[in-house]
Amino acid sequence: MSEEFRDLYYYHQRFHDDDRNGGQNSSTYTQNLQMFNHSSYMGFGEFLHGSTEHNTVTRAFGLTPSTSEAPVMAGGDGDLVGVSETPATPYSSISSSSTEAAGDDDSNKSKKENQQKESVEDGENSSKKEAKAKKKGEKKKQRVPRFAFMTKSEVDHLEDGYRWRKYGQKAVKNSPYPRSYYRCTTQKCSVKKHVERSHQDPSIVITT
DNA sequence: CGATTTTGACCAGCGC
DNA sequence: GCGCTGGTCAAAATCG
Repeated sequence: MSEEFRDLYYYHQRFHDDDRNGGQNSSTYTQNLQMFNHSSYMGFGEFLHGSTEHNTVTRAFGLTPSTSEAPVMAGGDGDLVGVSETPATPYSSISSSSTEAAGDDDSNKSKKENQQKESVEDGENSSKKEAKAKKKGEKKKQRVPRFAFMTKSEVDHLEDGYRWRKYGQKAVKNSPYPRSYYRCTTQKCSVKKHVERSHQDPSIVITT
């Protein structure tokens, strides 16, 4: 597995062959969800849908500028978001939510996330370059919690109710499939997501 | 014509 | 210090 996965905890469910039974899949689906009921599971789209405002999304993702530590969304507080419903999308969804605590586990990649966070925070009013420049002056950055979802789908571009604009694509190490970078285009929504296919199972899309 | 995608280049952080 | 890698930018191309 790529090193990146070390950072994320994939509560990875087995995608059973027929989880895309159309409609009926909710049974298995729901069952699986219950496993995460206390740990914060939700599909990306559902998660987004669960918020009435885009800001909420941002907040939930721990992107609020004021947050000094990265809270895990939903944590054990039990604010799960609509997990009982089937996804608004036809994709067979599912799996996994992952979070990483703020810098406790340190791994080598933290900087990247921080960088990302920085741009998110600054991106609104100032240009990215400024953010970058600023970053230099800053001593330490904090990590942004990330959540990974594994979705079984034929297409990369999942419909989760939000509009995403692709702003980059990169070939990833250890995987024949490229990783795509998307940014939410809805105003006030500064969430970004990375989408890549599992090299082990091309039918699975990993959304981070 | 505006929004989105594509794609190469650039930058910063990390490991060696 | 250098090379590698991930993430982002931005211009051009494409689409609806």
